Amino acid sequence: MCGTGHSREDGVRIGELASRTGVSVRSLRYYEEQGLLASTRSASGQRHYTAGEIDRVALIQRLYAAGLSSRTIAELLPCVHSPSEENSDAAMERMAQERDRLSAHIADLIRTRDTLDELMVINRAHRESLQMAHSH
Amino acid sequence: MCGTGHSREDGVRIGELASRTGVSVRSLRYYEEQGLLASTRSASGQRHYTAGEIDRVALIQRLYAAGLSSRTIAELLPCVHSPSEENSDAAMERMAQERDRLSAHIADLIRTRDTLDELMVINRAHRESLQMAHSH
DNA sequence: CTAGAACCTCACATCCATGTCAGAGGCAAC
DNA sequence: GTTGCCTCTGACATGGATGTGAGGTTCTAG
Repeated sequence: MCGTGHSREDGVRIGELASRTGVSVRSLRYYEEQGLLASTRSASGQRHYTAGEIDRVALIQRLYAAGLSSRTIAELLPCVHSPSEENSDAAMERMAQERDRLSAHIADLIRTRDTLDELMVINRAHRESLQMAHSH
Repeated sequence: MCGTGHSREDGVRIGELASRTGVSVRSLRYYEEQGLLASTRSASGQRHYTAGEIDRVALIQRLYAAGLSSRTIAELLPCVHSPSEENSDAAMERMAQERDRLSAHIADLIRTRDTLDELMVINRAHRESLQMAHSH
């Protein structure tokens, strides 16, 4: 009577997760292959995801964008979702390490942006001087 | 009497430039192939670089690190070194565009760093609570 | 002159997240 | 049933900066 068929909390399929997160189906399967993302399988083998996986995918994307490799992300994620002594131990260190690397990278990018700004200022100056010379 | 042989300003060879900039010889040749770097050739075909090229290589590296492609860098560099009306015209726009992209990327990275910080805080909290429970 | 280091070109290899395609099966609607 | 869309696995392709090696020339030190 009310449509979609699965009324219980058995989660969404991969296409749905893809469109919700903006990540391609291909990439979601890849994440699973790399151990970044878990899925429960239906009897016929189709992947099902819970609402929590949406946030997880978002986090994965952010970490990718920050330059972490899938291997590194795989090291950090378990620490995120089940903070026990075991994984915390080494993962915390890597986490701090990646944080520092990221921080350094940000500083570097800011310096590069400043350089670009300077170049643009210089160029504008040249431009104006040319225009002046033109309309002497 | 004073060593190196070439007393005039005929510049350094590629190995020297590589060690001065920390960029591999392979990459320097690649930069030239992409039109990012100029070199004068000796009679026998060996590349010679002037002191200015050192800075240029450094800038190229910075732009690469900022996520620009060699094609984009190639568009910007002429504008940097010879700011005439022609190249300024389109290149300035691209420059502003890349600057904005970079700015957005920086903001994104900062948010990701904050996320990492939060995760570390949470983890530390879990850790301490575990330790407390352990030494009840 | 000669040995070794540096250089040349050309070309193929690597990494890694994604894209893309093929062939097969699952699921809902008509 | 059949049509159409979604999903599955597996495999090959892509792009871009860089590594690496072969085969040959050039430079420099002894």
